[in-house]
Amino acid sequence: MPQTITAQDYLKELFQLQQRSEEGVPIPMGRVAEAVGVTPGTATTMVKRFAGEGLMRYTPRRGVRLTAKGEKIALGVLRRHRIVETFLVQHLGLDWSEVHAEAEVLEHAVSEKVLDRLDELLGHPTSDPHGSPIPPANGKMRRVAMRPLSRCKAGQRVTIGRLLDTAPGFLKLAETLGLLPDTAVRVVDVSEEADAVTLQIGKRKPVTLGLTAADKIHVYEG
Amino acid sequence: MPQTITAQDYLKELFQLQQRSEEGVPIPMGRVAEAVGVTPGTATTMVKRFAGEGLMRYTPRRGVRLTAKGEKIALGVLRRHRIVETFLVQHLGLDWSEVHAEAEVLEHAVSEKVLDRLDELLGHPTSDPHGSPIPPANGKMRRVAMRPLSRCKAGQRVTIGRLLDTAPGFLKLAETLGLLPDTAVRVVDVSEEADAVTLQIGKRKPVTLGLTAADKIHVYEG
DNA sequence: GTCCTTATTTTGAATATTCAAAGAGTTTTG
DNA sequence: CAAAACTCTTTGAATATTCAAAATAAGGAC
Repeated sequence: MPQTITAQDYLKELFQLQQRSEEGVPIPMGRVAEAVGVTPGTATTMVKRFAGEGLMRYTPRRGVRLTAKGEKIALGVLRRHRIVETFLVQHLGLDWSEVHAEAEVLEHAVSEKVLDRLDELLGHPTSDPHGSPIPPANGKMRRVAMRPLSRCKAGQRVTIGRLLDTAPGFLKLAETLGLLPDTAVRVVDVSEEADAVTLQIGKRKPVTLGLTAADKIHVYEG
Repeated sequence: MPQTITAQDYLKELFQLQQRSEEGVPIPMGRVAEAVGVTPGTATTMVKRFAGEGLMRYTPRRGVRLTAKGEKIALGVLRRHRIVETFLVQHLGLDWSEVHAEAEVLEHAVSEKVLDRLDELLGHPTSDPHGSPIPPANGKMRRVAMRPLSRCKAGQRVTIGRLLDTAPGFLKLAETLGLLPDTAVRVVDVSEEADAVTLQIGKRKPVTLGLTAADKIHVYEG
């Protein structure tokens, strides 16, 4: 089990892609490639290798899923990443918007022992500065339940997971508004009567969507 | 200038080898290979490459020296390494005898920004837990006049400055004997014939070390 | 000076990872 | 359903780094 950095990256990204897709549906290689930041050809090669090592289950032209073994390792990597992020913000005073890149590198350099000390120093946090849950030392992480924006309450801070419509018009609109997966949004208002949801991304001007559209945007806590 | 991790390791090790050899004398490839932990053939290949990049000056069958440029980079790496070590001991409470290995990995993962914050958090330390000087952010490092215990004379009173071995076993021993940096010791006897040095710390029972071990403990007057 | 020992260099091959570009398979569209 | 548009896979090649083993050079012994 040569736990290379590359393998950890693939596992981590794949895990996160799985989190926001239907249970059991394979992730297409294009998505994996994009998430990891390589060309599709590279992703195919690597995924086949990892499948051979029992970390993933790969079906040509359909996609890939993590095995239980792969998932376990992925959780460990995510734990490292998020604990490091939390430390960088809370103890070194870095800006929460910039710690991701730092953690991306550090997560592969922190030993188990150092990680434990950091965890302790931070008081065993359960979520990182972005609100994402920190997987416990050993064991599964709670499955993040996603729900449509239309069922959120005013004031909640959520992250966009999926866009459940493939119509170009809709996707263009979402892009224009900045409503892309992985974007953190704050629900300003949800009103049945007005048939509308108002959101705010960062410090931008709030945007308003109809409930029908909001139904097709799924979000998760964090 | 692809500043790879490997290059940094070669630079750092070579710098340290130079520190304990005559001024200007090239370091033979065998020493470099051993320090970096590769076979001699590998060291030759790599050193030639780095020489081509202007980081080292290489003379076949004689050895290698850092150029000014290589030295500057080496100092930066050393600075990272030692600040990380200091942090691990002072803030995470790791044992000083085991932080070397951790820092060996982390030194390559810490960004300039994180390094600065750590330095600040630690109050700009000037030496690490092993007594080795931490190079300042930019500029040369002071050349501390120290000599190995093996070259002291009986009767001298000196202070332990640095421990020049990174093996946890050696460091543990030093700790057990009370031979930590900043400790004042009296040299009771130095004998080439017996291959031994005898020391006394305060009013404790004298301890005796072999010359090889005494070579790795550097002291200064006072 | 020739021989032996030891240090160094060269050579050839392997690892892990990557990309670009060509080829094959699906899906969408009219 | 045929053509067009995508997506995915394959192929060939490149990168950086490494080792093992063979070849070579230097320094001493006698």
